[in-house]
Amino acid sequence: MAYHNHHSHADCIRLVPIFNHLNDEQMHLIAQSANEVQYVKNELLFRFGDKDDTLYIINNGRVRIYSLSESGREQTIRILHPGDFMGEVAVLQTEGYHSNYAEAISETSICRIHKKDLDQYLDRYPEIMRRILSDITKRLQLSEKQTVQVSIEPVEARIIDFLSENVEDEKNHTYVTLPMSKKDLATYLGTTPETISRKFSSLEERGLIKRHTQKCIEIFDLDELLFVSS
Amino acid sequence: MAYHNHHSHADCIRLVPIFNHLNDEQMHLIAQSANEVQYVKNELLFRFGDKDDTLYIINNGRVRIYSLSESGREQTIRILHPGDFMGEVAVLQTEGYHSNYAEAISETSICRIHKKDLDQYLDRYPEIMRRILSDITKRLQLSEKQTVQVSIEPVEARIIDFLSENVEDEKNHTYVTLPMSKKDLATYLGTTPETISRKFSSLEERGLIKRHTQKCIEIFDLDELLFVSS
DNA sequence: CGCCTAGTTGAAATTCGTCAAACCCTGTGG
DNA sequence: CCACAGGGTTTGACGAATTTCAACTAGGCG
Repeated sequence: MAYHNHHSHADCIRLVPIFNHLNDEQMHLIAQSANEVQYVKNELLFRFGDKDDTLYIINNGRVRIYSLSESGREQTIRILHPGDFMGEVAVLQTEGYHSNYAEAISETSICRIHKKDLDQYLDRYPEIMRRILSDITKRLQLSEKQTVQVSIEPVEARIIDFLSENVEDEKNHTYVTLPMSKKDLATYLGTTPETISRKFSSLEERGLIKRHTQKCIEIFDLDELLFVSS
Repeated sequence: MAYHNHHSHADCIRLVPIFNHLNDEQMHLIAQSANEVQYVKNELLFRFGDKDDTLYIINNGRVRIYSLSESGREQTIRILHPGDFMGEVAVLQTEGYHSNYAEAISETSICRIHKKDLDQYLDRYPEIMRRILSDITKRLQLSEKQTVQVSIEPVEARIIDFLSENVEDEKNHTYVTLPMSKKDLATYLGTTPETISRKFSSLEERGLIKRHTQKCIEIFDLDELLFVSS
């Protein structure tokens, strides 16, 4: 169960790009009106249709935003990391309702700020609004890209694209550490675990990748992989 | 070819929700720094990768924003109508590049405002930024919805959903006037013209709709239609 | 009136999801 | 330390939905 902590949250505020340009005094002021909440793994922060008027800031852990279709299939929309915020819909519109589900995918601590408090800060420090706007604009771009991918790229190209965005290099080996289970990856890429699994097998058979463990995949030739996908 | 008109554009500014809360004098000031450009049907306003630092406001006509996949397939992202704006990516980030294509789908006149001018107005009238933020937030919601639909709802459900969002009522007849060609509708719904055509035929055979002209479709029972799609 | 593009229809091919079974990894409790 | 349970993962077989290719038709504009 979520538990509330009413101690100092300056860390939380200091962490967030939308606030971290403020000076200590200003941040302290904002921290006053934030309250911290803890969630355990798999706990829901809110669900579709919930009425809410708070801004959520991730302090620690990770949160998954997803949506459900009529038929019950999930589409993961994004994963939030420490410093990210959400709930802007609720905050910017009077009478805001959540349009998605949010779930903690690990032990997570977040800060909540109520609309009425945030509104004051927005008036007093216009830079905050500028930064929120900048963040949301970036997300809009990402979301539009995701739409295009899910709609017109075949699954294999989506997987390759995802891999290429998560490569890490280590002493002439290129590999990817999957940041989530294949089950969740499937809902993120708009497909099913089975299809993900099959595509990985196919890529491995063709000598393009090698699966070391469930989460760690070696890529033999990234350029060739990207070439294959187009 | 686009031609420039340097006369008064107060109309243009007055039209736009992000500015229309200002008084006459303020709007006049902004209109000073806007310049009007005309485009003919099918003319490109900008393309992916173009560097740009202007905000575009639709004065008249319609503009289609779309994206191209590796394989050359198009995905229509949205259609802009008079009063809508675009180019926020360019305006909010220094060094902004367009991430999509924009095409006039009818004779279109737009107003352009340069970043350096807009920035002044944003500082002077914070309400403008609030409204831009509100608009972009709504678009983000729509974009996320589009992602989910395209990825997990079958084509028929997407079509029905689209129809239901575009119904007009007129003396106990419910009908829809398609705001774009079926070709473009197909790229909007993430499918092909052939599939769109087949689904419409199927819906007509089942007595749910009737095609009067290419653009005008009568809906016999909206509730039943929505029921069928779930 | 005729051309050109958009739209329609059919048949074949393909991708992908579903269902089912087997496997494997991890953590738990004996 | 091992056995077991349970979820995630893999693989196969199958079928449904959709795309592709091709041919044909219809509507709009010169």
